Amino acid sequence: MRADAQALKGHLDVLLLATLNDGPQHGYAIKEALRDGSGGRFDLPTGTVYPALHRLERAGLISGSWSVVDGRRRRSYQLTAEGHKKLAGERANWREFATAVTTLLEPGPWPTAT
Amino acid sequence: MRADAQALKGHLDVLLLATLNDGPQHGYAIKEALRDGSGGRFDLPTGTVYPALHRLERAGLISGSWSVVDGRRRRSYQLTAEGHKKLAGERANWREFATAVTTLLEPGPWPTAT
DNA sequence: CACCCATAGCTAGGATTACTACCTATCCGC
DNA sequence: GCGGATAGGTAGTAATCCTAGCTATGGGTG
Repeated sequence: MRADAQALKGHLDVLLLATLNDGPQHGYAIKEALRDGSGGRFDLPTGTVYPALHRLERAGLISGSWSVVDGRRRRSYQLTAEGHKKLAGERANWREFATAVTTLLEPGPWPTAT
Repeated sequence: MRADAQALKGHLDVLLLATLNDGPQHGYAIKEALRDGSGGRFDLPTGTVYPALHRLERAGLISGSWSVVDGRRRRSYQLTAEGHKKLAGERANWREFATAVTTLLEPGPWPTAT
């Protein structure tokens, strides 16, 4: 398992939604967008991406449609209205979460001096 | 379950280590430090904190010792040398992770306006 | 033609981990 | 005596990411 395998937990959905915010994409393209957009850090296996997309679709946050390109079938997804709302909320949520963690990670105020 | 129940996954350990970096603490005090230091955001149940501390102790990152204060037994933990190293690595890891996520969450370069 | 790789999609099961719910015990205030 | 805060703990559940495997097409190579 990757070193930060658990690190993504709970944050993958917002990354997928954010990627789709740049326009409709199919799963494989989303996977590549995350890899390239993160400098290779989020090179997710398909077994992570596809189930997550299904989860988002079941939740009504994205909607998918089949098409065929070069003889290969594709499922393209786009954000629903609910997905847009969710993305906005999750973005704010991430900011707060990241701020809280970063603050706690700062070396504490040592009670030595003074 | 809390809204961001999964958000902490993989990040709790570094928070515990960082709290102990400010000096030895017992579990209950750590729990309060995280709550207060996060503006109430990380108000973790004891069923989250204690098992996590046991995990870190098993991993050799912290070491605990029993004491009795006011008739109540306490288990105080402090970072081991390995724990210090782990904390440094995890802090760097968090910075990279947070940067990657934040970058991906930034509104994409819209091809509309200029 | 046979074969492999990249593209594109999918699933079952395992592993990890935070949470819920519950328990024990002491001290203090009412 | 009783409840609440302090202090510690466990068992079992839920969520979700990963591993490993599968199907299928098109293009390139031997």
